[in-house]
Amino acid sequence: MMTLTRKSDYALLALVHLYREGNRVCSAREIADAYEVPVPILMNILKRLCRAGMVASTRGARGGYRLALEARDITLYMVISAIEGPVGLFQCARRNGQVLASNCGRQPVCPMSSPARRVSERLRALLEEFTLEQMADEVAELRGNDGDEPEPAGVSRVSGS
Amino acid sequence: MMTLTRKSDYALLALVHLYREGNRVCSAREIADAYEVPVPILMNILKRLCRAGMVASTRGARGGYRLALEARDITLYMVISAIEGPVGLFQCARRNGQVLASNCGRQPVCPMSSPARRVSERLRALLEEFTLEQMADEVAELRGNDGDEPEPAGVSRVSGS
DNA sequence: TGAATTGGTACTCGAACGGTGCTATATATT
DNA sequence: AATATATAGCACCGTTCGAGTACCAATTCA
Repeated sequence: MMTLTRKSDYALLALVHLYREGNRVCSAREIADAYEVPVPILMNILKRLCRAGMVASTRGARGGYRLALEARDITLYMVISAIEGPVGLFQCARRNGQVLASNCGRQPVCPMSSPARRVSERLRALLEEFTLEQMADEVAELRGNDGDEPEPAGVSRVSGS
Repeated sequence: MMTLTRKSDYALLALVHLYREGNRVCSAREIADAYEVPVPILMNILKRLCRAGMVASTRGARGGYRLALEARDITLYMVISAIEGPVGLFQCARRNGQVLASNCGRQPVCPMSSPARRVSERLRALLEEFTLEQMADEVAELRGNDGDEPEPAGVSRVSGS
């Protein structure tokens, strides 16, 4: 199954939660409880999101996290990169840290490296299209606007299909 | 690192190889040698591609594989599905076989399931855009342009297609 | 018959994911 | 100042899964 790790799911849940709470500082425990995710795990994830600059932390009693960026500036690409590491579907396309594949040994040029790079770029562009704002609002819409969230103005979402 | 398994790389190399050889039947050994991939591994991969209907096999001495479909009908999506299993970035979006995530416990609606499905659909569409023909030809083109490796003039993958 | 080649499955090894625990640090409350 | 709360960072462990190996059956060519 081609899938991300569960941590990305958790990260997005946390971000959606923070978004809905506006500027309120939410503790890891609170967020974990809301989705029944093990607390220490969500802690780890929030730490990563913090290091990546997407959320800001407040230490000490009554501390916690809040978004450090506008929800419309937090893209799926940022989240996945922060949690899963560099995005690049093919190992052929690996440039950083890893060798450019030991296969293609007898080939003058790796027949996949170029297409692989193109696919990766398209994927990146796709993931950058999705913003936290957009994703969170889409669900709010489905829920029928039971309205405990800030409901930011000017949402005109670009619905693809 | 968000990446596919190496088997997808191998599968694509094999398919590109078969495409370039037109209708010739190529043994797993031959293909494996061309890219210095361990033979038994490529065997496994070709078996899967065969089961998925992308290549046709001929058993016995001088047997091997050839494409079973037109190169323009073999999409990246098909290859990845056959090798990696169902495509779907988020575990939230899992429908088949797996539970729809045990998180979101206290939420009326999983805040990610709907966006997750949308992302998966866009990803699928993206992967379906890329065909074997397109990817293989792109490389052939590059090999001609960057003059690094003088192209053997008639590489234009044998008629057949 | 014998060699070559695919079909299928079962297995081992190592790395990564999922999850836990501990200690240090910072802040609000008392 | 003392205490409770909460993040920061790291080290650790068990299970799963990917990567690769091995084996045997079935099929075809010479």
